[in-house]
Amino acid sequence: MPHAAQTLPEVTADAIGMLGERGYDATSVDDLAGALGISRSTFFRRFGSKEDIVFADHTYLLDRLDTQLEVAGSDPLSAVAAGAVAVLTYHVGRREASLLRNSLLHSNPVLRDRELVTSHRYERAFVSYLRAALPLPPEREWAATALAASVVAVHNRVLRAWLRDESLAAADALRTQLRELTEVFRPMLAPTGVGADGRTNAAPSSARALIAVFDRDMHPEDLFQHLRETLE
Amino acid sequence: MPHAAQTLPEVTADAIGMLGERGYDATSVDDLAGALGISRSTFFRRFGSKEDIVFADHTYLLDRLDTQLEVAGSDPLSAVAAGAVAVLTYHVGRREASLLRNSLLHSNPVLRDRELVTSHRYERAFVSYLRAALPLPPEREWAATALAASVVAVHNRVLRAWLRDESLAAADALRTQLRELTEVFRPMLAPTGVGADGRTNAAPSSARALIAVFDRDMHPEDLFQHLRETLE
DNA sequence: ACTCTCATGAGACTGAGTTCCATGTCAAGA
DNA sequence: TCTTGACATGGAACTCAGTCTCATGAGAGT
Repeated sequence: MPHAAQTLPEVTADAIGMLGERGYDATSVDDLAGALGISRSTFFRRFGSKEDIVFADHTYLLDRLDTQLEVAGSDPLSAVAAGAVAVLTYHVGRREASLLRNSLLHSNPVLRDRELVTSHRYERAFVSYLRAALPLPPEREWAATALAASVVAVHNRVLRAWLRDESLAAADALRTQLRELTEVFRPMLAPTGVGADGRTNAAPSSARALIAVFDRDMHPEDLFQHLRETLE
Repeated sequence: MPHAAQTLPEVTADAIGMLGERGYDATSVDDLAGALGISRSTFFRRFGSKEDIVFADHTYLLDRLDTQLEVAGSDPLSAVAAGAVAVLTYHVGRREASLLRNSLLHSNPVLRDRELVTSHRYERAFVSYLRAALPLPPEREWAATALAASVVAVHNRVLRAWLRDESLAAADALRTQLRELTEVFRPMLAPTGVGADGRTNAAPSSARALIAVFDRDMHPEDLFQHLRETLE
């Protein structure tokens, strides 16, 4: 049934549907190509591999994320959060297709693994953006890595929850969690200064009030040391 | 050259060496099996797949990590950090093999992807441990996910750095970074309370001094709102 | 009409992984 | 000693993804 003009998303949706119905392993590339009205050769030229057709829109999303980050505003941490929310919003706007792909993923370990690889690409996008946008001293660069990994993990968690329960206000939930998350990291990613746990991180110069929480059982001498470092 | 009795690590090291010398793709399973003195059938029965032989010790490490977490002490965050350090230490103790595997990974995208999948298994181990060990309210469970992802990402970063530069005191560096990281997350993973940025997270009951950093350009009304939430 | 380019199709080929069957080994039990 | 059964191995055929090469055919530009 070769349709004359189909957009790429439509084509991949058809293919994913077929893979879902008949099973991933039980559907050969010949079947897919036949159903799409193209030859085996053309299938590989177009989509690269059998797996790729399942993750076709991730490459689109990654491109979109890159450009979104490029034109982002002044606050890199907010930009990262906004990028993750945008990715989630894309999925939320296509529940049908997202569910289909999700059930496909759960039916096949190879695809699940591939999903992990894909989500790591987002992590890399965030890391390279953060490292470019934040002037971090070398001893703090790990925090950009950590934040990027956290953001992706939290995104994936919310996405999975929304796939299970449509009534979840996924974008809002993610926004909230990422706001908290980025604020937790902000002291580590600010130029210099001292933070909530007495560790050096936030820039006092940009503060109008300095407040920190110390554990009740912290040794006084440790506390003094932190204060000294903070106020010097 | 079938050696009579070799431990599994030795066998895999031989195989990895062969894959490294002749190239991963250029070495067929027949070659590997032949060099190992076993048949093709036995190769697949023993190792599962060609890839698996490269990542054989990861399954060992994951098992070790699980048991280490099971017997961990009182502070889950420290336990997670210690677990990650232990994994790193394993690699650091076998620089030869680690470098070999690393160069193999860099020669082949399929293996790199597989590495990502493997490291996600560590993430899952940490998450399930944290969720079991920490009594978290549902609206804070994302923080366990975020911490686990961060820990793994930071570990991998340090490991890569050490692979590039032997002189790096990798374990110490990781310990330091994870200490900072876990402390950053601690307020989010503590039972209740209010934190450094005026957001609700740390428990005031466990604080002897409350200090927080606010942006200079934060609207006063927002600041008051945070203080209200903090102090109520 | 000619040619250059490019997308497609067709078929052969490689190699991973699976499946099935035959064989050898070792140990328990007669 | 012979037998039986569990088990690890080897061997061979098979499936299928992915690659490569070559032929065809359809424009586009001259």
